[in-house]
Amino acid sequence: MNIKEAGARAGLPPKTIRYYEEVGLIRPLRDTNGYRVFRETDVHKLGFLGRARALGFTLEDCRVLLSLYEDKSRASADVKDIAQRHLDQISAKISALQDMQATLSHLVACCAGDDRPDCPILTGLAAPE
Amino acid sequence: MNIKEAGARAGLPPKTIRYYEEVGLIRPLRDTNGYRVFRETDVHKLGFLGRARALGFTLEDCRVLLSLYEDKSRASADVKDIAQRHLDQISAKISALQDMQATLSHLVACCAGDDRPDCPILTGLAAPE
DNA sequence: TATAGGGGTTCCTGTTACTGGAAGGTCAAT
DNA sequence: ATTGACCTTCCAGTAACAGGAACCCCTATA
Repeated sequence: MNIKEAGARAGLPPKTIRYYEEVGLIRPLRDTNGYRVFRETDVHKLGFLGRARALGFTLEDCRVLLSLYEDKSRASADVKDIAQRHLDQISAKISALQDMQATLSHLVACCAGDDRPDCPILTGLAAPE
Repeated sequence: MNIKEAGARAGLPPKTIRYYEEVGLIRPLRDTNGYRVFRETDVHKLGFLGRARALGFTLEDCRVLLSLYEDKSRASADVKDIAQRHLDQISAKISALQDMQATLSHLVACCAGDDRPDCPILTGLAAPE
């Protein structure tokens, strides 16, 4: 099948698929006219990549996960390790965002939001505390 | 003062300060030798930018916030608007991350993490559900 | 058979907010 | 005079694509 159908079935835009090939994550065949030809296994890999990306893994993580997926003598510990590290990063990001949220929502709550210039948000940004 | 001291006082690396000048967020003076010269108001602005960035505002938001800060006839509603929109984005990001966290931590909890190949994480990535 | 459309291809640019590094000028102290 | 710590500009790289230009290919229809 061609790139558009492969994309539709894997839930990825053609641009992304071409990019994945460029960075060596997939290797679709080529037709005599130069068109990429996708097999079922290619679509399967694309789906794998799409789901891994949706979970926030970097493409480099995806590369390793994909190679582990195809390595039948893998140790699940290696997979778990990558996933756990990623979970840690997710937690860190959530915390950082929650800190921002707490600070900012406090400032916003204190702001009248009318046509006068006085604004605790700007005051808060102008000086700590 | 020179860029290093300005950076130390505002909590920003010199590289970042040069970048802020390049994109027009600040306009420090120049000494005859070509060195940037920072006044108190410049350091003040840099501090403002640093705190806005720490709250996750984009540089474009920072640009607008800074101009509002200097506009004594501003309406606080304009500031609040920007902040509220940013809060909404923060909430959306937190939700997305929490979804990832929920899915991934479930998979991780199901993975033995030993030297055997069987791995629910990979299985989960290979097929939805 | 000419053409229109809807594919496909490569290549280049732009995105965000910097960071690292090279090549070279400046300044204060020894 | 030299050393070392500053400073300068400019270029490349980062992540993961998206948009668009210029061009090729294939099929169906008038």
